[in-house]
Amino acid sequence: MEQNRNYAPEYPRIAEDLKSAILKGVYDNKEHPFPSENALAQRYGVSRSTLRKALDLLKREGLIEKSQGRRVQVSLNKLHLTSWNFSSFSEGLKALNDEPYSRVDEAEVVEVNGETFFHLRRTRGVKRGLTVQFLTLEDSWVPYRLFPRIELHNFAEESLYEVMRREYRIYPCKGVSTITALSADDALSRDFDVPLGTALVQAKQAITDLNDRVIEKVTIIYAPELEIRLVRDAGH
Amino acid sequence: MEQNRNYAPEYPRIAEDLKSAILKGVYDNKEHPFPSENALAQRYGVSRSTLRKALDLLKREGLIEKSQGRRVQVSLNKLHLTSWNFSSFSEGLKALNDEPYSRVDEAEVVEVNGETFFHLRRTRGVKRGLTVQFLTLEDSWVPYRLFPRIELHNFAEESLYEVMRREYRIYPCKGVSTITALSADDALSRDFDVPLGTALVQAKQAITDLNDRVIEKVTIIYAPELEIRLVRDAGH
DNA sequence: AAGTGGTCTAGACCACCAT
DNA sequence: TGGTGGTCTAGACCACTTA
Repeated sequence: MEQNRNYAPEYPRIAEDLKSAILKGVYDNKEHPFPSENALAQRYGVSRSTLRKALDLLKREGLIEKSQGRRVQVSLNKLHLTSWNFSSFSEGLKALNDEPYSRVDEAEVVEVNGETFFHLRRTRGVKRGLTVQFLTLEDSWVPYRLFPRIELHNFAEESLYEVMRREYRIYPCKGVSTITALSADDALSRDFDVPLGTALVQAKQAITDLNDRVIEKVTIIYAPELEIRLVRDAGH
Repeated sequence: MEQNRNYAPEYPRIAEDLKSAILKGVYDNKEHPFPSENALAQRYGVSRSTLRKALDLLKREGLIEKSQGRRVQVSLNKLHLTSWNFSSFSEGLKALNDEPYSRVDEAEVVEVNGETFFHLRRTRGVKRGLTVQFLTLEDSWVPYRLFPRIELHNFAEESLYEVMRREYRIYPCKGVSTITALSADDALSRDFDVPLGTALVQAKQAITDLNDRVIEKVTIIYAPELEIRLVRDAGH
């Protein structure tokens, strides 16, 4: 039997392909159920083992659910945004068929304690018809020496991580986050359209790159509408 | 060729066995390097594929590190602790030199919509001298058909996951969490000793086992003192 | 060059689920 | 009962590391 040796492994490519189909809404668990493992193995011309490795990746991302005897279920039904990832905010929302909207509240180069930062504050949400529903408030501090002239980009349009990767070849890699809760103050209650004192989730993150350099310190406040879903594998 | 069909899968058992060896300090990456996959497959009398599934579990737990061409490295050096894991609450606190304390508020077998659950509610914290500081409130629903007679254990003393592993051979594997915030009501403000209306973090988690069966649905409310730290690596 | 882990195959049986 | 996913095998080639 011929083997397909490009020597990039096949299964991540298959996973990407299936992922994009899932995000496009090709499968609905009813009229268009997710295909069986055997069918997919045949479609992609690989063995069932290899196909299963691809499904494993999707399972870990929470895009599918498997259980013995039953068909694989796609799980995109709920409004879920794994905000715990490095895909851009916009990418996440596209999957939800919403139009992303970013309002830049502040974008300037400032010096703090002798170090220069690019300070970016954005209120982000989705456009629904004529109104905008705000979903997050993001306050980012980016070390300027790693990203000179980054202020020239318009981050109402572009993704921060995308620019970091494309223009500076610096790749977000790891994040340490601290989750706390806070009560909505006046400005937050206005932005998110919730009563004063509403409990909100706040995440402080330090994002590092492949070399463990801190490339962003960011505080994100989430609107109550936005459920934060974390998928994680067995840990320590 | 004979196959070992007990029909419990072999690989979690192998992983447990290797884990205990690693924790005992049998391997040191120098004089006693971790054995090769082929050697281990032979030792346990399984194919290399099966053995690799066992190693995958250890890798996800952070107990070993693999890279192509090199021997498997055991990695017990770092002690990192996130509250987002499957180690028991007690284990986590021991590392912090605090004495864990659990108050069982409810522990009974109940039927909901024709399905039977073991319902466990615990308030958990640490003893500091004479007083107890409560840190979490955990409300767990465990499917009784998977864990018959589980109510006979005293979960003020024992870890839920430890009992699941030891007595039922069911292994917590993945968790999907939804984070929200809520305002402290009367009971919460009393338990956590915070003002009424204080914003608190709440996590709803579905814990699944190796076969993606849901083995616990749990809601955890965290005291403000308890920072939730998440460490994540980029998936890409 | 030898040995390691990474990927892959073609087949098999089992346990579970829906019909 | 048929189909599904879960597990497993015995063998193969590849890419990387180490000696």
